[in-house]
Amino acid sequence: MSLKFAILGFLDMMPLSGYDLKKMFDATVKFFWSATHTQIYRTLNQMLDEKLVDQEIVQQTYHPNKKLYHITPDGEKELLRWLVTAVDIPPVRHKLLVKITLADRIDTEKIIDLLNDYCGKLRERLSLYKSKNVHINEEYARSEREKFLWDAVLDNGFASYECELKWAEETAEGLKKFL
Amino acid sequence: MSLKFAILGFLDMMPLSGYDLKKMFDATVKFFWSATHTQIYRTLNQMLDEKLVDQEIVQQTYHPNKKLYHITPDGEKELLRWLVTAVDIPPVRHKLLVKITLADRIDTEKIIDLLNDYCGKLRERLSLYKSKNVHINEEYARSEREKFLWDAVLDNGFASYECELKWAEETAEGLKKFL
DNA sequence: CTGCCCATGTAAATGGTTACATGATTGA
DNA sequence: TCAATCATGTAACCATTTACATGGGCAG
Repeated sequence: MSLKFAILGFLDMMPLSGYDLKKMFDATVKFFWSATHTQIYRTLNQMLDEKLVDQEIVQQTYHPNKKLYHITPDGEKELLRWLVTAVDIPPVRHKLLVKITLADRIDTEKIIDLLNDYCGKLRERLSLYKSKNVHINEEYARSEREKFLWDAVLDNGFASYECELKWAEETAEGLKKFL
Repeated sequence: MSLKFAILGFLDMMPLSGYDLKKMFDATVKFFWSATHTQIYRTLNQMLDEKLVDQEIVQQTYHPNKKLYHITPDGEKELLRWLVTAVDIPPVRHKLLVKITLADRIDTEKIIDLLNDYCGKLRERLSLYKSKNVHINEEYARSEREKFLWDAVLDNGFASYECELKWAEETAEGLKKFL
């Protein structure tokens, strides 16, 4: 379970509550590793049992109390071990490619619609990428190297969405000869 | 559940057993929609209940009997409806990007190792793509349009792995200044 | 006064992987 | 004789999503 390690990674930067972690996920790794609050709370409880984190209850007057989680020495050890182990090519669940593979029964026009709609979603995602994040990296990165790494992660998203967009545009264009 | 519709799509081409379906998945959509035999058999039983498929038992002498599944008119209707509905950008679970986001605690050298190993896996996948499939499309496609679609699906895999490889190579190279 | 932010959780369902289980045929 | 192919399935587990549930503070 990688969620456990992603949580450890964030807690390694600073103590956070489940709620904070959810916001962290959404602000950083959402597009390549999403998590719901349900998952986060449950995983934190497991991690407590495994002594990878400690819990500190913070009393608040004008807001509900929060549970701040701290990484333990055991947690740090696990995190460092996980970080250096090699990874496989990420699995994808690409519905559109499945549909195209099986599209013999539908009209060319409909396939083009599918592709055009997909292009629209990709353009939206790309502009979201452009508007956000770039400055955040400069502000929060704790070193030049960290800034380089965070930029690299952004670049990856950017490049892959652009690659996907180019493919979808070309495929829609090419399909026109079958109209 | 898309697995259901992927199965319907294949059964729409010809009647197949669970075993045949598994082979179909592996030969075609494996890299962007994998399925285990467990999943396939389970889903087929659900689909029988929903009357999307019919079962025909085929007696065999030198091999175990097989259960051939046929798509029903209801199944066809469902398939056609599913095929034309728009899709979202596919979700990814990209461990490497998570690690890089959290990599502040590990050596630059180790990060480069991670990236180089990843490059190796991508090159392997790419050469697998080059060696296979290209001829299969020509042989089995039932029309020029279908061949075009299947080629497009191949192109997508190709382009995205190449994009990913380029990114990983450049990132590894760029990291050298922090050694 | 409406709706979002804070902050936590449970329950149920669905989706997916891994391991266990059987047993004949065929080719190296 | 060893491994692969053919062909089916169950059981247990892990991962993920969706819905249900609560309740005060604060801004427009």
